[in-house]
Amino acid sequence: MFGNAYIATDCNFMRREKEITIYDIAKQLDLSAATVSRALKDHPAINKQTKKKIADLAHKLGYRSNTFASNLRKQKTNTIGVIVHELKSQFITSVLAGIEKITTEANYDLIIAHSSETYAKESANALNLFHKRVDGVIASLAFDTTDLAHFEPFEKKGIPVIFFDRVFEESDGAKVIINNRKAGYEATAHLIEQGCKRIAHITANLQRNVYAERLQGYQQALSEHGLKYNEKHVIVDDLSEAASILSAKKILAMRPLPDGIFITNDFCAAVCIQTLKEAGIRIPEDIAIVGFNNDVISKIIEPKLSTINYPGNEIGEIVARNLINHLQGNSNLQLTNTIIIKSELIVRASSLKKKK
Amino acid sequence: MFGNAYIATDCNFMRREKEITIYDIAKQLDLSAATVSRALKDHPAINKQTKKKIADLAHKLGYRSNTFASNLRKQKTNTIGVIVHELKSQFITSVLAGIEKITTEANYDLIIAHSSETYAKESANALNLFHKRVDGVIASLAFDTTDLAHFEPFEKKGIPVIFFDRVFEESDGAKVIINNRKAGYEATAHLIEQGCKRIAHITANLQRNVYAERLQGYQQALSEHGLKYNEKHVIVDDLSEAASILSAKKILAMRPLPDGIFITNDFCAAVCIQTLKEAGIRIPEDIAIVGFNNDVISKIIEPKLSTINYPGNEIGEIVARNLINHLQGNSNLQLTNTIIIKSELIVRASSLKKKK
DNA sequence: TTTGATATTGCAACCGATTGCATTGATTAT
DNA sequence: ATAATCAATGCAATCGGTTGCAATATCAAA
Repeated sequence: MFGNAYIATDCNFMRREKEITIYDIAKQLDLSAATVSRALKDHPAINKQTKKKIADLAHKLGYRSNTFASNLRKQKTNTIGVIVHELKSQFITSVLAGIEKITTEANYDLIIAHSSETYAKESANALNLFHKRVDGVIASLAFDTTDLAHFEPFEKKGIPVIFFDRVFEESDGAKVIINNRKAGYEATAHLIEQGCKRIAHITANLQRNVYAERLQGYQQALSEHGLKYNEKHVIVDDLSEAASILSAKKILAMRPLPDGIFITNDFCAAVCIQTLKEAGIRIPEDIAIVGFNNDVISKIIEPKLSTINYPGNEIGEIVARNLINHLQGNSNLQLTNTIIIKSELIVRASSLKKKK
Repeated sequence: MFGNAYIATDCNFMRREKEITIYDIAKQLDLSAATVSRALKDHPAINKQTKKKIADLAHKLGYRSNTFASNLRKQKTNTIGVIVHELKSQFITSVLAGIEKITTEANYDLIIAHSSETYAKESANALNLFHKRVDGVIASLAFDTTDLAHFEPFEKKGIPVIFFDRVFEESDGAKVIINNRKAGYEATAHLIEQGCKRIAHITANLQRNVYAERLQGYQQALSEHGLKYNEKHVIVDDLSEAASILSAKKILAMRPLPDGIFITNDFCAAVCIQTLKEAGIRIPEDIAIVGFNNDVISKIIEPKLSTINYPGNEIGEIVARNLINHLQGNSNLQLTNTIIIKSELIVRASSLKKKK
């Protein structure tokens, strides 16, 4: 048995075919490597029949282009780096799918790194991508990121960086976002329309623009409808399951009990609903709830969750398309733009106090 | 405004620093590039003080090693390709997290490709990874993959491929799996113990080992407990939301109604529970349900879902560690092994007919 | 002083594709 | 017939790091 296995491995090793290069092809066809290189890239100066011969032989020999030689010479990697705060999020995987679709079409590779919501890892990832010489970067910031120093090396080398979702308002880089303030406003206004008077808000680290702006929208809706803002109604957690349960318990401890909650994350909202229901609270009769993101979970939880539809796929596609346009020199100015994607409120059972 | 922006871009371009190479460092220190190269890799033959000088200057100049030149020369990419059937699955993202942890530690890069459950894309991804010259491959097969022809180029070149979860039983390659038959048996036996007599089974494409084996376990449990297997109790769908709703409707149309269902995917189970509840079925009183995977959703759905814990993280780590050991020559034989990971039944409310 | 061993460093040839600048031969215009 | 034009191909340098094999220097042993 062992002997056999060993011999098999050995044979395999011996049989390993030599890698075919353009020189091999050139020699066999009595051409120069330059011609082969051009032919394989469909260069206009090369004769069509020559191209055909070369393509055929290349295929027959199982030729595969050596990216490293090519990258080395061209000083380009055709690779885009993506830094996200978390992989285990339906929103993020949708964005990634959108990015992947576009970059694949444009023949770019992707390196995906995730920061697990920490500045340290985000920073390390950025450095790593820098060393890998990505041609461009797409990023969404971690909870506790307070500056963009780790992206400076890219700036210095003229490597474009586009942010999405979690961005830095002040920076003048390119961003793709939704109008979080408006979304927060709509979610809250909807609860008010449903008759809620004491609306709580569960959110995450307010250093992050997305949460800060949603809070602003929440506050604006309250004030425009003559309700006064109560700091104690705002709970900040980290969106984890444990934290969400704690948040729900805080809600339960409020006196008087809130009659509506705007929660900035569907998963967190689902856990809260569960916890509240276990405590005997009826949703939406006692407390109406609106979530955020339109994750699949919003349709599974009972009652189904009203939420803000935040189209991840679309965002990914737009971010990627923008970056690639820039890389290919089709656009210079777009990189200084802020692109705002539409989002909308989806009303489901969890917030419907007034039945038709 | 426009003028400004243009000038800024232009300046940026002009200011773009020249890339530092080992030759620059060598020249400044009056050494050879060879020495610099060795020093940066901590080669034992280089004097410690020389190393220090080189390291310091490299840091000061912002030197970054050129991976392409290095890969080109070394004929290695230090990159591992991963092919998965789907990204939007909690199980898969857990596996990826596990893989990433190990590969990052070992200083390998990752290229992640997903097939969206189609053979065509899986095949294209494999070819792509082959052209990218990954040093090794980790893969989980798509629904409709019926042969491993697309992995042959790797085999021919002696590039190791390890499969996990969705594998080909017959192939003699390396695999990391759980005992799906046993898991299916336990899930079904548990339902029987709870008093179920008419147990249905919702699963996916039976060409895939995981589903075929779970079905076997289901059948075995029935027969060992004196229940007879009824083909009509087995529903095959594609685990999508729409398909899951249809499956639930099929269950509702069965006469007599089943009193237990073993569903081979938690998301599908969640959707089914929802659909069944809407039809007035009580879970678990009328129908007890066991899912598979222990996704977060199993704790959100009401009632909480009994399920099989399938430890994604651990699987990812084991797969990656195996591959890397092999790549680094620490192990030859492990690649021909099948590694079986433990899985276990987690009992929650959805299957508990007998209250203690 | 000579020899051998050891510690450092350098030389130069790779790795494979790309591309500016010829070169060659054929065709067309004058 | 000759010059000019164009199509097709080749030459040779380049990208930056790696590594086998020398070369040199240093020191201790003989």
